[in-house]
Amino acid sequence: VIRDPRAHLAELEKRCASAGLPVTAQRRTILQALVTRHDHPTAEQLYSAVAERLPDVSRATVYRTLDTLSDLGLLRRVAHPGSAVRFDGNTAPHHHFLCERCGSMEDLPLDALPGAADLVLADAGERVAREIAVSVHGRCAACARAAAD
Amino acid sequence: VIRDPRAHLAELEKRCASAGLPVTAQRRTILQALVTRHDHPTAEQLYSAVAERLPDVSRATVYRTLDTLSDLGLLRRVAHPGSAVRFDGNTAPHHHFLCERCGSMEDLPLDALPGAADLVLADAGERVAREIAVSVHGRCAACARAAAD
DNA sequence: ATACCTGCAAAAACTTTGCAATTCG
DNA sequence: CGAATTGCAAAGTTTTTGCAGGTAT
Repeated sequence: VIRDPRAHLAELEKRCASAGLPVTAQRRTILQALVTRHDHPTAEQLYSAVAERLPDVSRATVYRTLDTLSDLGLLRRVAHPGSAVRFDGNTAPHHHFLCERCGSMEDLPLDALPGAADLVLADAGERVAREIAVSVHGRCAACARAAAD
Repeated sequence: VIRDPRAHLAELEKRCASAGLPVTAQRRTILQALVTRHDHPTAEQLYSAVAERLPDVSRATVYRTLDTLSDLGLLRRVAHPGSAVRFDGNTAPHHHFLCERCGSMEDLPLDALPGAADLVLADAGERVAREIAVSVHGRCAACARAAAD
């Protein structure tokens, strides 16, 4: 999976324009920091990455910007069993792999789980299902090697 | 889905004995508080529930006990996009429904998603897959009604 | 008896908010 | 120029840790 930050930055311009919001250096830098990585970083990890380019950026800006970009549909908060929220810059449909040992989270391409697209919620009752997410839990490559001793 | 707390408490006795750990009132009460509900409470919610029976219990004990019970395999931390960790007392295989509006999380029985049991991770590489979890995202019954205005 | 647990209090980690100064369009 | 954003500092949440005293086996 290769991601071109330029396409994401173009989307940022477009959606900010539609919403009447300014495109700031912080928004560009934070979005770029997120989409150029394939793990699912916490706000703190993004803060560290962004601080290398914008040394005066504050954590408050990182948190607020992540909310804004999420409202604009440019990124998503993802479910994680850990004690800090994780973010995903990949807005295309895909699955996740969660390592139970180190807590890391990786993207899985759609075709890694044949049949997942056919899942349908039977007997939804009054619930409205919008999306079905599949995540595989186990050991990531590094932790599988470590466990082999 | 009906759960008998007695069976869970018996498991607690057994696993503590195997591990050489004492069975305390706090461990019994916290486990019982969790397994008798079908939402996926935070540590704070469990603290409130437990405090009704053990008024002097501390949050630190709730956090530590949840870790211990998780190590014993009596409950699980579940993935949630919110900013506090959630716990699940249902250790049998099942799926989850996550409401995008109110953040609530409900159990779904296995047969709510026919085909989910057949999913297999293709091309796992060095990863070791242990379990495949499916979660449906959308609006819970209460929020679907609210949205209808 | 002894190893483990608990409560308390303090600290650490994570996230949000108010406000004055700045930046974008 | 005006509206929205940013950094700072402070406050609010959530989670962890050290330690003295208590409890289960």
